[in-house]
Amino acid sequence: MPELPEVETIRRQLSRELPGKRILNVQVLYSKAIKPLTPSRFAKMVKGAKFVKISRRAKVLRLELANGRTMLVHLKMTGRLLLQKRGAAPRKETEAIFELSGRRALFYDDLRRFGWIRVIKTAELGAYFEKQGYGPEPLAASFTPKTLIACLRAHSGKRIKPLLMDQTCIAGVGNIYADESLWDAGILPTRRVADLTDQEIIKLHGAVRRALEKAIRNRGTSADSYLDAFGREGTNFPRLNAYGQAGTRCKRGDGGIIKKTKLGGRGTHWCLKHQK
DNA sequence: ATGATGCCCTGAAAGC
DNA sequence: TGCTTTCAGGGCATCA
Repeated sequence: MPELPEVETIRRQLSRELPGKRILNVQVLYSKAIKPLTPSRFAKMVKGAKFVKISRRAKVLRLELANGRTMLVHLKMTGRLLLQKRGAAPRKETEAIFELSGRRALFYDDLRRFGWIRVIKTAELGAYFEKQGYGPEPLAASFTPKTLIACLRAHSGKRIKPLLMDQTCIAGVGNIYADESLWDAGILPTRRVADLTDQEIIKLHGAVRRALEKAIRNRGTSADSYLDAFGREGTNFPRLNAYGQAGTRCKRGDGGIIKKTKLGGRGTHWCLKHQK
């Protein structure tokens, strides 16, 4: 599932490929993906425009166009943005095709159809993200241990893992990297924030960053269906320590077994030995 | 306000 | 074998 590292990987790839390219034509094959716009209104807003800049906030990709509009894309669970040859055939899960100047097309695929594309005026971007209330970007220099302590302490009654996934606390962390960060920091996912010491939160701060940076270096985790913009799997999955490791021996070599249960409706993995 | 649950979706895997 | 059920889950709506 595309979380910060996967979306960031796609952003970096599209940043090298899209700016300067023009959208020659748009086909919408699944109109729910662009709600509340209709396919014809959507096409009218983006057709003929050039890409200017590709950026990311939380798990949302921002494709800025030269016509004063920006496409926002959320890939949710199974969304993909794929650079294809122009004229390539749509698949069953293809929801939109952007034919580009040059030889390529940008495909938006989404097997489970949870993701979406929205078009907003670039001038309204700030207000939009303000309203979403996203927390700090965990890889930004301004995200310090102090920032994390303050944001966690504001929700002291909550369990740490669901809070890590709360986008208003830290932006971009999802299920995989929440489990990975807690494994690294040696903290049980069920711990109440009020019970965490400042030292533990400082440790967690480093762990979150390490987990995300490592995944970006590996071009993301292909646990389910994630592919990068060139249709390649990321190489981070075999390097995970907790997520998807149920029943295996802890890679820390402490003799612990990775256990799996549900927490807040999400599959949650942790080491019985070293996470406390 | 907060926490729990349901919903959107599809295909793979498990269960019977 | 073949049908049914469960599971994967981000983010939002709904309800206690």
